[in-house]
Amino acid sequence: MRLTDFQRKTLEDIGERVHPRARAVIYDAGDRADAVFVVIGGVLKSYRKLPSGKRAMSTFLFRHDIFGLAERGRYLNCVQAVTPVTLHELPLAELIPLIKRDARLQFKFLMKVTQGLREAQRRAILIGRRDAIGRMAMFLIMMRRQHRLTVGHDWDVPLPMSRADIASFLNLTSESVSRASRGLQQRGIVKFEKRHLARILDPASLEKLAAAV
Amino acid sequence: MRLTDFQRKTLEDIGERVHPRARAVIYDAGDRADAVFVVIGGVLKSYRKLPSGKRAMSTFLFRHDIFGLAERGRYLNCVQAVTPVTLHELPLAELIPLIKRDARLQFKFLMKVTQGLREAQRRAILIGRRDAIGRMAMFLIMMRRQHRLTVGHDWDVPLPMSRADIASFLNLTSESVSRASRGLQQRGIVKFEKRHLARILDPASLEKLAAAV
DNA sequence: CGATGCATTGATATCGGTCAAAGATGGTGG
DNA sequence: CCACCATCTTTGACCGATATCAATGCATCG
Repeated sequence: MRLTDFQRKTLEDIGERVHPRARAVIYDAGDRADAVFVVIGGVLKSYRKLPSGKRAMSTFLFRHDIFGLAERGRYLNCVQAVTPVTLHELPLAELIPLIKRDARLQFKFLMKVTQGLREAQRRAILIGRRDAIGRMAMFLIMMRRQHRLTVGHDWDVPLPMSRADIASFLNLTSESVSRASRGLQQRGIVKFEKRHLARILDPASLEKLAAAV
Repeated sequence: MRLTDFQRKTLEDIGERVHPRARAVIYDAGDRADAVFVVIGGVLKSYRKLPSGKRAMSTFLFRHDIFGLAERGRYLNCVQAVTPVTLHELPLAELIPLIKRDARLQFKFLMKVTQGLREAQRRAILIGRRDAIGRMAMFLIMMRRQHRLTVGHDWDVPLPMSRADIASFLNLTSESVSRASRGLQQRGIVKFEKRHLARILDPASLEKLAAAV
């Protein structure tokens, strides 16, 4: 599931690196979709604007994630940088012909999208939970896993996004996120060192809470 | 986004048609994944077994949907027929080499999986809603749309699945589904002719309820 | 014509949302 | 360097919607 050096080279040829700053909007729903993006570094959020004006978080995006899959030439979600990010921007005009020629390369994309699909299914289950604290536990585990993949250790987990973003992702209010965090901390499972840094003290209990669906 | 005749032929060559009866389990989570399926007719449900033993519906599957995407050679979900179904079973051992040769054909799969991803995102939003009646409205609209695609009209919408399945899909209890249904009927928006048949009397109101996120 | 599973209905409790306010935090400019 | 302001976060009180529990009603199939 890794790109070969040659594939990496090929993709770099048709794309360019971009470095949006934190809070930059990469694209907005309804924009003409003319590129797909690969996350090189940093964190982004993808959300949808609901008829009522509220925002429904779709997902957070991390290193190696791809985004920008469109419907009928238009983006459906909005994507915004949470931290400063580095992206690889692949213009569709070049990417599509390329993967229609190179089935091996396309296959990597197919795998990636499949992963994304599973991720979305998992999130649907997460959101389905009734208890705020369990959802928060799942989120922390997810973030820990993500962090471990990039950094290697997993005790100090950075949470670059705001509580409101977390709330949106978990389908809670930021008040509930706050209360759930407090709950976890009072039970000695997690210590919130700073706003954007959680230390997991009792991974076993955390897993147990997360699994208690 | 349609298969060419040639592509259809190619796929039919490597696969075979199967006809599981209602309630048949197509595969179970953890089974060795050795085929992908395309729905020719009928309705299926895909769900995941949670640690607690509860079942979390992933999605319903209709004509033209594909399923059986695996992770590390194992299926993650369970898939079960709701009605008698006709499936096209594509053994991975033949499908993978084929789409690694035929980029055009693979591209159809890529599009399909992308659609599935979007569908999962939409469902995540559906589930995030707080109001039972709105979720039920969204479900009915979804079923109506599905039915229109296959049959052409959309006033009498069949609901082949049980209330429990619907509840699971909407992340409600079957009691709440019942109450929401009654609510819709009392407002004159939908008439439940029989258990498995809904007549939509006031589509506009239904849309309005569904959109009121 | 039972009988079993599915669906409906009702009463109550629980948990998160909402509203309101106080408390941190971080960035800016004097 | 510090004070101040805007924004984000936490906390509390209360309310409402859905889950839960329990019982009845209804079909569908031997």
